[in-house]
Amino acid sequence: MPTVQPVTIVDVARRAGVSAGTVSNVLTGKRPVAEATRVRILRAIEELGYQPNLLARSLVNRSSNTLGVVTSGLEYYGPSRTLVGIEAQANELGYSLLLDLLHRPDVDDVAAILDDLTARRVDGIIWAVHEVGGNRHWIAPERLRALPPIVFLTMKSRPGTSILSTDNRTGALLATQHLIDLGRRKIALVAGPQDWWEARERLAGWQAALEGAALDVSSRMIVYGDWMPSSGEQALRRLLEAQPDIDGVFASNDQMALGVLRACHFLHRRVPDDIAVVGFDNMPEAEFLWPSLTSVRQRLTELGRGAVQTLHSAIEARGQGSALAPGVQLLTPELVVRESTIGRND
Amino acid sequence: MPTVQPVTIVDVARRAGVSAGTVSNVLTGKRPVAEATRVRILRAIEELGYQPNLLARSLVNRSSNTLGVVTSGLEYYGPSRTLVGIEAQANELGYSLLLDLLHRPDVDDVAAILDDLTARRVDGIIWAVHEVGGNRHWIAPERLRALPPIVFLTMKSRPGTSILSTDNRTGALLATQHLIDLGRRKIALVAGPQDWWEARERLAGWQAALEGAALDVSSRMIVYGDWMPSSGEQALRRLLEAQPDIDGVFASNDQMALGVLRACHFLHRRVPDDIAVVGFDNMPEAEFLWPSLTSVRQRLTELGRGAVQTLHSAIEARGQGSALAPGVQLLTPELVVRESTIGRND
DNA sequence: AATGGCAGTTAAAACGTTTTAATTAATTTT
DNA sequence: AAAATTAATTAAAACGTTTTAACTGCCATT
Repeated sequence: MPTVQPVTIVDVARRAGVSAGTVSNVLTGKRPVAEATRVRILRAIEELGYQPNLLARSLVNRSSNTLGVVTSGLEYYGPSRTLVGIEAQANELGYSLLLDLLHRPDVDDVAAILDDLTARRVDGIIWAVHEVGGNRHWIAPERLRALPPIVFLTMKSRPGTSILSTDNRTGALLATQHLIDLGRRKIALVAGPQDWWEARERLAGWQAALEGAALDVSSRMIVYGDWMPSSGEQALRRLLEAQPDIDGVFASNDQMALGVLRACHFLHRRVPDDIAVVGFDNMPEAEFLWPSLTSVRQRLTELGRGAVQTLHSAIEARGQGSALAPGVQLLTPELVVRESTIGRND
Repeated sequence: MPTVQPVTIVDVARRAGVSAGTVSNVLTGKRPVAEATRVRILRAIEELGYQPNLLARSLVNRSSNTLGVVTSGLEYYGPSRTLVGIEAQANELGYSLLLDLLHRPDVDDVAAILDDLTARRVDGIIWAVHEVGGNRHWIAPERLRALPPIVFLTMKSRPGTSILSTDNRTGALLATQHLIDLGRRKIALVAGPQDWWEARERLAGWQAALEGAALDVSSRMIVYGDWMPSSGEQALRRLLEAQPDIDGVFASNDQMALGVLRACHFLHRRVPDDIAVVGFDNMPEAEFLWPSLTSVRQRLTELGRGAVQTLHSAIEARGQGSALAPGVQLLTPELVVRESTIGRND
């Protein structure tokens, strides 16, 4: 059952009474071809149902029009949303996407993945793996220069690399300042794991805002969670035991904020009357909790799009023998105010 | 700046004092090669930092070891979780993944995507696009037979195709039966859009359970939502206006259940004392709402893995000239019982 | 002592494109 | 009318692999 379809460019050429090169010319449009023969060729293509073999084309072009995307945590909102942006932009620029997932970022074999990607001759790589833990496998610098252009998402700055990220510090500062502006004076932080760069940045933003208002930033006001809701719930219980008069909480992500709200419910603290709560990420559910959750919105799809754009420029640049100046691009997030800080407004 | 790495198999061959064919033999392991020369070749590979060009290999093998994945709604939990399963299984079987996203499933050009996938000579395709709307572009049957093997996820049965799906009907039946077992007698349904196959199946499951207990399944007990939380909230308000004595609700997904819980909160109906609520999907947040949400868990990663396994079998079968019998595989979901039906248990 | 088989190797032919350099035909310039 | 230019086309050489078929030696059969 040869469902395979062996119709090749020379089949088309033969039927159109022309050479393969000419067919290629109308396909790529790189060289002029007489109108009469062009229509003859197009008809032949149509009649035979010819489809070019991109593998062969890539082989001679030394370029596959493909980007490799390495990411992790796709089951969470942030990474998957970013991937959507990456895909959309890649599509618009004519790239296909080769997807690799790190299921356990601290353990998985990065080298093997990079090998496969280069073996498949991707034109560029987007590295969207969260920095987690200290013993995580990193791309060795000497390896880096043997790779195609690469852009890093949400990652600590490294010399010689291109990086895109949300400005986590400013986001946290916006959130905390909002609480201060509402008159809150004892504002606790539910922090993320400090081996994540994002977590450290958000802590720094919280701290900066409070220091600007001369409020308490001592370690009594901080509890560390693990990004998960349950840790947020526990965090608030611990905080309230030690500091019963806390009137504001900034949780470093929405999941932990969820836990905070849950704890408030069972501890009979009214939100926002007794305690105002702000999260970070603006996940889709934030709007529909009770009370709905004030949160910091990252422009995730723009982040993904920006990564592809930067990568595209780098690819073009290298194609012309030059290199693109590496650097850090920060996207400023915005605060979305809801019931958890200003109460019901209906 | 020629960062390109032109080291090819014949470079290796030359350095090892051997022909290209022999190098290929040690690479593929398909034919025996003397131990002495093997080590010589391996050393040459090492020293030159040779990396095989998979494009060239694919060209001659007529197989790219790549699967195309077409999906949509990646920003939601279900599709992204499924993708994780797909990727994991694909990886284990040695496939890479070419990812295509439909951003607007009812509008996007399916033909162009299929063209690109076949042009790139993928070995198989996983079609994980939700069936939505009637005027959505569908893969034309005559096109289907010119494509590589293809597996459909979460889609209505079609003759001659392989399909994997959660058994939505049974899941809905489990959920509703649970409410009945708890003694609830007026059990409403917040249904999904009826142009989705999943939505119709879940309605059928609800109906079957209630009919088994001789309870009211009239249209008064049904409100149709759009999967979003706000529609769930509105739905409950409408239901309670007409039927104030409703004591149980099955929402066709967790998002709408979220809206139902929110409405209950603001309408001062206690959950589960006054109204017991069950959702569908078991999204990560379900566990941490207040009350936590009883829900139906789909085995999403297994769904993804199963799709790849089925596809792999089909590819192997076609490689041997035979075809795999198409069919439908249903994965039975399970009920996760939480506070929204049985109350707080601490 | 011839035959056969086997293990290892290789030269050359694919795979399906694009590109280069050459060739032809048509058109313009002198 | 010859020469020079331009426009289309083509044959052949890439691109980097695998595979086929042929060719060695060498050893074991008879």
